[in-house]
Amino acid sequence: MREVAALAGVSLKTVSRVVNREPGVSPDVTARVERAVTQLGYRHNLAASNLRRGHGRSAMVGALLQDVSNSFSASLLRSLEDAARDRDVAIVASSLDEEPARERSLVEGLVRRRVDGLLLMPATERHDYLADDLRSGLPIVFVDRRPNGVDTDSVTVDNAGGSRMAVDHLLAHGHRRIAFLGDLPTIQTARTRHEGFLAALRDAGVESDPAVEATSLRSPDDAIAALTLLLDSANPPTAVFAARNSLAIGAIRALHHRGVAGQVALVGFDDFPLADIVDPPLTVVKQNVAMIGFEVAKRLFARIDGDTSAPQHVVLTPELVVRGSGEIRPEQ
Amino acid sequence: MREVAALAGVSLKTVSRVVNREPGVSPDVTARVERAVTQLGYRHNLAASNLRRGHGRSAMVGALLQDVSNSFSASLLRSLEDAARDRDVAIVASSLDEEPARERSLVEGLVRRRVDGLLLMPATERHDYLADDLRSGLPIVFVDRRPNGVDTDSVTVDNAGGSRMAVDHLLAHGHRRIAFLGDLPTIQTARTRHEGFLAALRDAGVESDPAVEATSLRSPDDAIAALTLLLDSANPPTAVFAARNSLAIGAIRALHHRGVAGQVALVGFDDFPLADIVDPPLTVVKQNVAMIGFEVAKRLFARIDGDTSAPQHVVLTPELVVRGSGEIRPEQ
DNA sequence: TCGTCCTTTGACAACGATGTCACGATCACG
DNA sequence: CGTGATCGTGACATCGTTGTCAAAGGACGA
Repeated sequence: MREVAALAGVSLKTVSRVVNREPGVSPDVTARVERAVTQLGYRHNLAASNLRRGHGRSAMVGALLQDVSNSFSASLLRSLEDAARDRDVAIVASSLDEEPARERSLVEGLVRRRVDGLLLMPATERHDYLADDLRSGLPIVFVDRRPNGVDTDSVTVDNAGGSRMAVDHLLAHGHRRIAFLGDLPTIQTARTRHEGFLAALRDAGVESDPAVEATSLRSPDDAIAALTLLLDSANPPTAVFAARNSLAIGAIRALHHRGVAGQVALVGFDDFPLADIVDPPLTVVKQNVAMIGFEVAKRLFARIDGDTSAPQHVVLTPELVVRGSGEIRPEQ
Repeated sequence: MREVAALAGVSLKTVSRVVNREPGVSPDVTARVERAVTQLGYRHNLAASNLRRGHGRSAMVGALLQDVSNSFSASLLRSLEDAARDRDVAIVASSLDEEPARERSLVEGLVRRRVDGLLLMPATERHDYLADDLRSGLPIVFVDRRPNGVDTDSVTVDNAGGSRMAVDHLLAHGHRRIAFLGDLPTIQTARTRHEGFLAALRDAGVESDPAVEATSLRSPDDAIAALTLLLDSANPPTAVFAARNSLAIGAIRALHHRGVAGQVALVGFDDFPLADIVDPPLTVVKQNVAMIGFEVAKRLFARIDGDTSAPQHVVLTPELVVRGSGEIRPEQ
């Protein structure tokens, strides 16, 4: 900038004015400065500008997701991006992979970078460690999981209710022995879905059997292994509830491997792009990701714009999408 | 920081030393400063630090992808992230949606933010506009598409060769009337795949027919519409080559709608997570996304670390994955 | 006792930019 | 022609840090 000023024969401040399109600079000076800018290839430095100007504003928001390469996280990221675009806010995205330590260090990194806000799909169980940052005014919106130990905005779906829908659907089709495939019980969402599963059975007067419940499944392969074991057991389930999309995918594979794809009912939690053309088409409890993303972005930017009302907890209701796999009846 | 210094009764510089773990500070002073830091909730400001220190380094890299919510882009992003994590480099991610104007403005934004490097899956046709930034030392690695008008690193797959594999495979199974579904011809990748398709037919002495070639398809729905039209025509194709994964998905849907899912052969370009359990399982030309991501990250960080050798153009060879849909023979 | 060296600490300028204010020139008006 | 308002421009301090250099104090040997 110094060089531009020298080349154009003006002061630093005048270059600043031209670069920021401030009014009150004569046309010929503006032209001279602009010529110097292009000639020298000068680029405005946003970091320095923000340092001087805003009190800590960086025009960036952080997005800490479970895994940016899974479709749920990626879609959320995309929704946030669409909302951020209009405001020229950049998004710093990272994956947590359910690792609490990583969440802590990434939050720390984003705070050091002075992001204007944070979208968090937490991997940690307790969130007290965020209290200082929240108190100092950093907007944080939780997504998919509720904050625990601090109070701040969240957007979640009714996971227990969703599980209930799935189970009720299977019960209505005559199933009494329903397998459960779930993720780590330390993950809030996974736990709630399991609880919903158990509650639905209990309310229907059906006895649950831990023998057909597999948890701590992290990947499709885990689900394949677990379900294969169940199918080969003496008293196999007639239906399966897979409480996460990647587990449903594993379940589909396992059913195919065992050649019972059309005979054992399957309902998944969380839709995914091709669920309608797998064989048989997968019945799922669907979370409206676009809606979640929209709500998250709305809350986050409202806070950034100074909304200081009490924290809101938006809970969206999932929806059962009937496609075929969940309507298979048990063999007589 | 000023407040911390005051509370601890030391100078600014000493606080700086403690915060940066510089040697030569006595233990009791260190302790006093650290107490003040936690007491005041002081957070180190990376932007200011980088401003003073590095000559423009920001510990961020930009990733401009086609669409962070599609599986190809998302996986690339994830690979980059894994490489960046060790170095405490943050990733600023954005989607271009094949809009040249957006590419330009986002690049501008990232340059203003002084990112240390750029991963670019370009939406523009010519890239001369990057010359200034490249000359001034900004590392840019192109992915999926080659730079045009400037010379800088790139990692691509052999798209023409991939198309050829697909077509040869279909020809070998007896097909002579093969439909082509492709994206906008303005997209380099899409164009090259189409050229590979035509070349493979020509080399086999099979006459191509523009009547069964549909381009400028942007979405699965476009592919459904186009393929449905072809299937309903007087002389329908016996096989389909869908030159992008979302178009293959549309094709599968169209084949199902028309009830010919097991009768018309289909090969897709680019694998996706569930291609093995759709009905029939989809034969694809697969790009090894993890490998692409790995190569991109390697190039980018090598440049950031000062590698000034001549630009490299890594071309990876795709691979035909046979699953069933591509091995259907034409009806007699 | 004095000079020297080492350790620990602080004063100051600078990174790249902008808000504040003041200055000189121009202009309209009575 | 003097006065005050208006316009265009620049000097300077400052945002939050850190590199440089020097100073204070103690340890040690001669």
